[in-house]
Amino acid sequence: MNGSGNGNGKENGYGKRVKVESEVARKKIKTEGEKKRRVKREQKEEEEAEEYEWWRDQNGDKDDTIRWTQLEHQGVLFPPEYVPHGVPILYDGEKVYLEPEIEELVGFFAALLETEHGANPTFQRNFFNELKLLMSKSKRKYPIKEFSRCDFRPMYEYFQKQKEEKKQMSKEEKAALLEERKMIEEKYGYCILDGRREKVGNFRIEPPGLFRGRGAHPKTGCYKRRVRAEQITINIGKDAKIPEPPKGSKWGNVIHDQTVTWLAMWKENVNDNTKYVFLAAGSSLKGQSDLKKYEKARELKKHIVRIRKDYMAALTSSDGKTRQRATALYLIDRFALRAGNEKGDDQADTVGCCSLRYEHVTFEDGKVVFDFLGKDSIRYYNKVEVHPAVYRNLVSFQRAAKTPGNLLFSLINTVELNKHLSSLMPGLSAKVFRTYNASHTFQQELEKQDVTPASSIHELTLAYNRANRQVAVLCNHQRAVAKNFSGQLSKIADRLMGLRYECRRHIDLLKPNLTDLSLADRAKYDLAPFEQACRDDPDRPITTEWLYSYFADLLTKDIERLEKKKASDATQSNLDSIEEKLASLSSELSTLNSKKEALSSSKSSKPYIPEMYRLTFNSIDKSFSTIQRLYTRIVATKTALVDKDENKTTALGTSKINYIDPRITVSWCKKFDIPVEKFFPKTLREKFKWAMHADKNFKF
DNA sequence: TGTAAGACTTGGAATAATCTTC
DNA sequence: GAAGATTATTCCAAGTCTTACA
Repeated sequence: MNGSGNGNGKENGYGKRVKVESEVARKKIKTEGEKKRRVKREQKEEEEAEEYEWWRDQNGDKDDTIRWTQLEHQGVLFPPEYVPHGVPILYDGEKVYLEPEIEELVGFFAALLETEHGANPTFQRNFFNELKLLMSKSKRKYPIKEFSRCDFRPMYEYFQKQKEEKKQMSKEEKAALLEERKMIEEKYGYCILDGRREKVGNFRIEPPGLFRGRGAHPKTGCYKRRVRAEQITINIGKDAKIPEPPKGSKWGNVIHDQTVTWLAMWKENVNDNTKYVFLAAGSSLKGQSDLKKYEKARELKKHIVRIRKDYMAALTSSDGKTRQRATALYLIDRFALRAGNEKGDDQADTVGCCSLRYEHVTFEDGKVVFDFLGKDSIRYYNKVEVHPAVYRNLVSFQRAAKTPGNLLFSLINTVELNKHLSSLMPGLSAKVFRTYNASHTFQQELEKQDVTPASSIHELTLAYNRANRQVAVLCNHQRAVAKNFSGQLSKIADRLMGLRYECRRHIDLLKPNLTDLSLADRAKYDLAPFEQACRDDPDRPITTEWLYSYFADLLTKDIERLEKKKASDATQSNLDSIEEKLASLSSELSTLNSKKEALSSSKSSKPYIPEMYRLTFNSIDKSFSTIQRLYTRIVATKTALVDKDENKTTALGTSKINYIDPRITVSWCKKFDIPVEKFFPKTLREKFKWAMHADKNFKF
């Protein structure tokens, strides 16, 4: 099952590269040991799961409109009924108690008080309209008239308290909850599909709440109502036992449609969208379409030269429609834009290629600037150089559009575009370009990376993530910057400075002891790479001031540790020695602080180093191995820092899950003797089971 | 030929689980 | 062993694209 080449004989879950060193590494060994056990456990689970290797008997001419012949499942799981809490809200400062149905709705809003939704005027307005509607239907008279006079804080605080209590739950309570979850998953989480047990994805019916539309969605904040069995259609095998609906209710419909893959379906009330219960990503049905998707993208590889030639030629066609289509294709292919279907007024105003409007394109310094909101209202901003014919076309399309609000590609739409594409290659549509370009780019970028099978695991990971990042940038996969990101970054940078300083100190200590060695012996202790590694970062040089805070920090932490020890496990016999140590640490701290204060007045060059942190030379070997160990940590911290910074606003997951052919990753891992677990967590290994057998020479 | 419905993939955020650091 | 950070997973919104129907 595991195709990564890290057989059981290897030292640990990450192959043979992790150097195990004494003392400092001891803790690491413990956690790595745990990790190793976990990975092994997972691998065992994966191996044990009875495997139907559908990818082994794929035959192309099978009738693929029938998706299953046998389907048995347990239906869906409903969220628990509402339990009123009786906490009021304030209106003009006066308590207002609400009847359960209204309290539930108000609770949905109160819970979001401190979020962006809660602060969004559209969200507030839609919610309040729903509330007024509900109140108007009630027999009770409520004084509530204006949103601005409501205070939802008592309810909000009640929820916060509940959250806190949940956190404080005892181990036993948590375990019981987990047990219950497992039992539910055991019941609803699996189905029988053509004689095999397969995992179901979202068997839980979505609970009621306020619709959380993204971006400027006009319906955000509307009441998403509780779904009842009567609204649900169950799709199940003819011979299968129909699952029991909740007591006193019945399913809206039960059908036996073998041409679709969903198990249950209902209509959601806010946007009138259909919601489905599908199988999990790791199921054979999903796996088959995944494989098909990537094979289609690989098929495009064979046609891409011809297709590009075709649309490049069409850029200068005398027919306006042809010119628009060619230009749109150029953008979809070059910049991985989405097709851009038309959207209604009751949705957020977002666009893709075909729905680009006058205002989304500008021209600067001979370049084209795209600036629009794409899927999920994520901004797409790109200033790019394009082929002169494309530039001319875009200028003329914009001129024809005349004013903002009008379509740039006024003569074409996605249906037509895709029709044209499928005439160039069967099954080709606009989204295939995204898959093709993502996978192709990834493979190319991976090849460009400066790594060899001898590179460290850190370097290989960084290389992989860099290639992944190129794809994520191409596809414009963004994420919000984590809160306190800069704080986290400077924390790592600070740690790096400390490591560099310690490494340099040890080098300075060792160096004089090497002078008496023979030339050959001295070569054994080459310090050059380490000296290079601990050179200062020009942006953050090690100053005397920094050194004082560095040592003060060490002292403070040591003091805290000792205080804790004293409070928790001091016995009569060690109490004295703890007190003694504490006293000397505290006195060093005050010395240090006074030296630091004096720093500005006296320009003393040599910083004061507290007694306990001064180094003493022991032996060449010991000293050298300490330096090696510090060096390893410096390199690891440095790469982590670069990786983190580069990942600030880019989300790598989406492209990994949806666009990059997993066989590229598998084959790369095999080539570099690195476990695939490093890049695919459990669920992805499950999803990409079909790709795990890829050979190390696989080419997309 | 246009429009709507339906089925499926793609996507970021929220939440849960795990790891790291102190 | 607790807190905070990181990573994995779940949730459900928002796309794409095909088909049905008028």
